[in-house]
Amino acid sequence: MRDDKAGELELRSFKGRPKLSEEIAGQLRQLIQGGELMPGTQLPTENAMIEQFGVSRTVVREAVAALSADGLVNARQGRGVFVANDLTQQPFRLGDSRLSERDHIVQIMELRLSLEVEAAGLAAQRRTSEDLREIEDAFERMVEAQRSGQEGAEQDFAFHLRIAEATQNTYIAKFIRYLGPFIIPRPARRTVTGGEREVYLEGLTQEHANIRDAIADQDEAAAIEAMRIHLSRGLALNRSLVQS
Amino acid sequence: MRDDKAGELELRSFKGRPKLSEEIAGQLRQLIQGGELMPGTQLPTENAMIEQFGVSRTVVREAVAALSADGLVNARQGRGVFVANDLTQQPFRLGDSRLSERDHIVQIMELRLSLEVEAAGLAAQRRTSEDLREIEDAFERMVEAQRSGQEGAEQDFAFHLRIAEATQNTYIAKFIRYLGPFIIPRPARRTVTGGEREVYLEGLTQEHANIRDAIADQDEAAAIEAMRIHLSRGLALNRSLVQS
DNA sequence: TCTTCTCAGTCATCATACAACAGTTGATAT
DNA sequence: ATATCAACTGTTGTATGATGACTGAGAAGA
Repeated sequence: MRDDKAGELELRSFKGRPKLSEEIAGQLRQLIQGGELMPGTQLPTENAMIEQFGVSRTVVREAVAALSADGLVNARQGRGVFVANDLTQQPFRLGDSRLSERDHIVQIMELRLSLEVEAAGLAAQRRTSEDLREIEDAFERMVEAQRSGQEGAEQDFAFHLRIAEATQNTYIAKFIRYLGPFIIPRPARRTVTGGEREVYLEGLTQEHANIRDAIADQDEAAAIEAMRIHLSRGLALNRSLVQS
Repeated sequence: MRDDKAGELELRSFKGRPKLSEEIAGQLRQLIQGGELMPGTQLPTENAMIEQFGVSRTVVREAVAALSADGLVNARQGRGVFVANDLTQQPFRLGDSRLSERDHIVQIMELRLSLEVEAAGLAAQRRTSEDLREIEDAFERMVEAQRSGQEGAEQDFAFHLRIAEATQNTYIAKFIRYLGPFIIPRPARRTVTGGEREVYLEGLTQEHANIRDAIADQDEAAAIEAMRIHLSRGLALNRSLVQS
């Protein structure tokens, strides 16, 4: 498999050049996930792959390094490279999907809602007084930011994240934190103006306050309900907005 | 007599010698995630890092390749290596945490519960007749497996996954699928025997049937409730079991 | 039988060289 | 004076040879 003149008119997205090492890594990834290389089996040795793919050791090694970083294989000095027998380590990523921008946002929001509704309930059960204090602080900072005319999206997210941390469940908090960047930097801004903005913000603040109070009261059902109402409204808003 | 029992325990929790490239990759990762290298900024050139870390170019390049595979940086030939402007691409992984085995299981289960409860509601709203048919099939396969004495954990998960897919939300389904390996291969088996097992399985089947029926009736509230009951019981079971 | 040694195979690292690409500079032609 | 282009510098990408470190198994020795 010599180089097959891949340079002609490949799909030249803005990204452009498909590095050889990425090419090889992709092929190996396909072999593994396609089941042709079962967990525990040994990959061809470096020299074998050098011949098989017709590339240099540099390329092969960088490809293996990439797979190894994903936990898909692990290399053992003096023995060889083996497919991980515990594929549970391969990471989870959102976004390499062929959804429209609208579906993308809506689905992320639904995912977020599912998690946060229950998280609010857990937080209400388990929040420490320290948690409560920080949640209230985050609430104040959010209100302050919005009052001073800022977007407040970051403070909004910080409020939600603090609630997730109050669940005492590190995985839930970690996942919410992971979801953050997918939610915050939405450039599609709803440019509400003047009085309309006031009304909108007031409703938003009330929803947030309801959540905060339910958690303060350690009222699980109320916290779940308040969070569901809050996120459902945001979801409906997004659904209609991006529709146009 | 060469029974191919290469089932080695891959318990290499502490790899005696962390590879140099992984070491460097870790340091760079810390610099980036710690905010010392802002998105868009250029990393030191390869030669600079060679000096700075006192390693060879091979090591530096493999470290960068690993980060690049995670989407943390992207290298451009002739220009340099840059911190990704959209850190939203860095993957999510569970497990590299220092939780006890018990907390690990319980927290994963809680994460799963949060998602699946809401997913059941969405599935009830949106399931197609095709979805329903497959959910019912999965249910039958699960019952059949358990009746024939098998564990049935895989069929159980397949049932839940099929419900997640009925939400029509690819991200939710994808995440449930990701969670699968963390749930299924629990070796900590509760060796219930004889009649006790019968009773346990009967209750389990009834819970599953309730979920299935609620989804069939497109009754959102009932589906949520049934799923919550089902997973809460499983969670409580896990909590007490691993306690000992 | 048991221990020790040797050896071939493999990945890990180092070093060097060249190719491909991007940006800058400066000479040249008009 | 301006435009064009060639050369130069610095960067990542790829190729290659050499050496070290580690593993497993068989050979050699007691």
